[in-house]
Amino acid sequence: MPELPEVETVMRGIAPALTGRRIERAEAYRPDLRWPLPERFAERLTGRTVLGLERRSKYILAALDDGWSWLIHLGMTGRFAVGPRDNAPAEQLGEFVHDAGRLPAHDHVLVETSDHRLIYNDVRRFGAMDLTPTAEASTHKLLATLGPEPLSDAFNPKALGAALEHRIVSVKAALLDQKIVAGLGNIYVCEALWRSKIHPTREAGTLTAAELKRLVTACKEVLTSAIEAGGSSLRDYRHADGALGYFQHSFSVYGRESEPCPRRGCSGEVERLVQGGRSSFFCAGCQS
DNA sequence: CTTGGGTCCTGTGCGC
DNA sequence: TGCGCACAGGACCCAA
Repeated sequence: MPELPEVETVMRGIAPALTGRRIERAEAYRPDLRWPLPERFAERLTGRTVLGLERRSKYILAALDDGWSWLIHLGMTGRFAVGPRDNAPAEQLGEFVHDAGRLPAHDHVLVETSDHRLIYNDVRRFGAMDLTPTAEASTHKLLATLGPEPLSDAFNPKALGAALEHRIVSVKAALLDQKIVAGLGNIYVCEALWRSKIHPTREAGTLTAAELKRLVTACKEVLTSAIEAGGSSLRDYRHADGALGYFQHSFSVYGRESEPCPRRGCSGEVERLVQGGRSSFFCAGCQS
């Protein structure tokens, strides 16, 4: 669900409503998401101007004008509804029209600027928010151990090879490890492995130089392609409900168990296996 | 240090 | 019709 491309898309979607704007009102409807929100969270957002937004791995950082940054993680189901600000109460906005007076299910945080209203909604509440000094954001507990950004030059075959050297975990598990590369989740790992023709159960330390090169390229390609798809989906992101959704993106193998392998010239079939409690989708015909 | 398993959370979809 | 359960999965925590 929200992996790096989706987080990038959400960030681009909320940026126009936040960048350079003053937060005139903020509310937290519960004291915690996955973890407790910081003390006086809503009060500390109120009155702040957002200097800019950036993404690190699957996290969004909104730099505020008081030297602090608002850290956001979407977890599994976190999303923002963005709409124009008006005089209607928050609970009457867009899709959140609902029965008299009751707070819409799973709406947890509200932020209003001079002309926009954002509502953070998170059904499974695996998301997180925190406040961290901007200058030391990279040392925040959630960010400190992250590996390189997959779309940066720091993520390259040589560096990946060094990180995987002698590792006996599967390459699937290794790519999900955010310390090795930061931002991939189950879906894009499956896609990148298929694209690079590497079997998900391969021991990470056994990848050849050629495979490492293919894998790095494949990771960058699947992420870039998904970000582009997300960007095009942003154009009409404010349909009926203003929800910044996770665009419908078609995958080559993810969720396609028993379907023919889409690789040209491959007559294999997509299979599913469970690794570490997570489904891996792959084609035994062309991935080794 | 590495690795694997458990946990959180709630909605959906399936079999019986 | 309704119940129980597997599943989705990011990232922490802990045990071996």
